[in-house]
Amino acid sequence: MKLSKYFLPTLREAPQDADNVSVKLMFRAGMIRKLASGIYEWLPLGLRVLQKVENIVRSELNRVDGQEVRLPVIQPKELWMETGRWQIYGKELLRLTDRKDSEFCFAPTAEEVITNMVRRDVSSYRQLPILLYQFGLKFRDEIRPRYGVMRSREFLMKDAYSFHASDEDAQKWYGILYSAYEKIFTRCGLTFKPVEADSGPIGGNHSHEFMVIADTGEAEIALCPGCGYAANTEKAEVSEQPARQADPSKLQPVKEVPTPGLYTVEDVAKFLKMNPKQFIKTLFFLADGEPVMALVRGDHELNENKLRRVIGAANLEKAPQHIYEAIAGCPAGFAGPVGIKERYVPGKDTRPLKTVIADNALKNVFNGVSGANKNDTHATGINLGRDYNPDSFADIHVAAAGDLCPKCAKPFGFTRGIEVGQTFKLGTKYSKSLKCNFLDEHQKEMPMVMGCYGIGVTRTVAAAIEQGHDEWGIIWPPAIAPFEFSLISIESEDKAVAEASAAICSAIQAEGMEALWDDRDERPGVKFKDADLIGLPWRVVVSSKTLKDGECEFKRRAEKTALRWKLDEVPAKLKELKAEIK
RNA sequence: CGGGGCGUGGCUCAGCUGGUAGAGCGCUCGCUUCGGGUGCGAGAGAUCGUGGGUUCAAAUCCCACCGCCCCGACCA
Repeated sequence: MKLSKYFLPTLREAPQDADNVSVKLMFRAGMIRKLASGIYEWLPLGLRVLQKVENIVRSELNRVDGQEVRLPVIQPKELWMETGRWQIYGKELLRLTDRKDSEFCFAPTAEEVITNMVRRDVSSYRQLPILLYQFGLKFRDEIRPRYGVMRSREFLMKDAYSFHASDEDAQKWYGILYSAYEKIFTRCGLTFKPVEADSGPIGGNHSHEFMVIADTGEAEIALCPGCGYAANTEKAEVSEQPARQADPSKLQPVKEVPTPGLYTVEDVAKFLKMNPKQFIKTLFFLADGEPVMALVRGDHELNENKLRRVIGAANLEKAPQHIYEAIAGCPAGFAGPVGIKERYVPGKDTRPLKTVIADNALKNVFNGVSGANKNDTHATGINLGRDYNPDSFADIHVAAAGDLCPKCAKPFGFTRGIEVGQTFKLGTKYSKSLKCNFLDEHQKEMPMVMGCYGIGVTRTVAAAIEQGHDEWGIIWPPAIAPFEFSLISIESEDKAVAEASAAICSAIQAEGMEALWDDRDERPGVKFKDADLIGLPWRVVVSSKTLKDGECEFKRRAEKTALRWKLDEVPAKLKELKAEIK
């Protein structure tokens, strides 16, 4: 491809609203442009990368007998009503109305549609298992889109769904897809880690996220250096710390202290000159409408997923301010566990506390600090057993520094990652609600067992850049680079240079690879800067300077030094490079 | 939804104590230069986010709306 005719508008400076490295580089390298908040255009260079990733995904899924389909992006409300997600999904689901006032949504995912398709035309165990997948635009109306195409509203996702006659078969296929995912991301040249993930309120019972390791990732991963356990901190279980015995002589009495206007743990800790680990954080939730109190250590963050699971609630939301007032008799920042159940006044606009659940870590907090259930007041010297008694203890905090691995009790290490794929074992959640049944060999009607597997294709591209760049620009892994070569002609109007360049370009094509040939009438500096920015893996420079020795110059994007190639050994060198792409 | 910030050529930004719009980059043309964003000259390109108001006069002051960004809440 001749650069002089290629639609590749590079920029010296990134737009002001580009908020992380990969978007800045994608803008500057002419891969994407923004049309609206969270909505992007993909220019030719960007699309080529997207297609490279797509092809790798496609080939690995086809290898495990996946069959590609294409599903509608506009989906009727009725199907979403059948699974109940029309109500559950909330504002993230973009809803549309047609001229006849029929309601639709723009697909955020496709479980409903695919399950509907399968239930219509698959009815026998003889037709199972089946693995269907598609590449499709998805739209999720994120509250706050950010980081360019890493968290956009419209994005390209590969979604795959498998249907099975038995749970064992679904489990076996989960493993097959898991391995396929490992191959896919390995082939893309990414450093990644599959981690255990929470399947969320509408997911199934088993899930992994594939994380591209990057400091800028939004997800935090807990890793055990001992046994290799790895999980999203939102999912990671923690072992209980060994219990310590309180020294009875050191136990203080409960004492109230005024803390006017200070309601965060951080502020109160600073004010009282105490460690946040001494604090008992008090939070109220509504679990299916019933008020619930959760206690975690001051330096810990409550994990709503864990809490929901412990309570066994379908729906869990933070309690509004008036619930705090009604139960604790004070604003949110001053509620505490001491005597909390006795404070409830019947007739207020809420029911009494259903249960009080404390995090395991609180067993080792002595002389704790918490709200005194009185405005502008905290209490110190709070001790478990003597001053408060939770109904139960559980692991309900987000795994953090100092926590121990659930498998081998070694302290966790932490790293950050970008979630580029997720696998779910769905079970029969959707097949039951959508009545996607089959007849087994005993003529018994059974719901199919399902799995679903997603890859954020657009996000994978951004993640690759996040992982591969330097101060000058992108450094593509060869397998997903938009072109393999930057071919730079210095003084492209020079006849000998033009001819030699054309010959090398053909030689590259002859190997089934492609070059982006910078034939523009530009100064060398401009061409080198653009080449570094675009970041193709290999660069060949043709100039009269080297041509007079019968040579051209070769340089890898990731390396500093350039080599000389004899013109007649170019085809052989290209063959060697081609072998590297695998 | 709460708090903060910003909307001026394609991009980055100046002008904002009111007087009818500027720079750099990019683009076009000419010359120059040719191994790390050459130099010079000439040019094209802007309803100053939208609507209303104040005023002889509004990019500039006031009001409303829209859009965008950041922090948080939210979400899996």
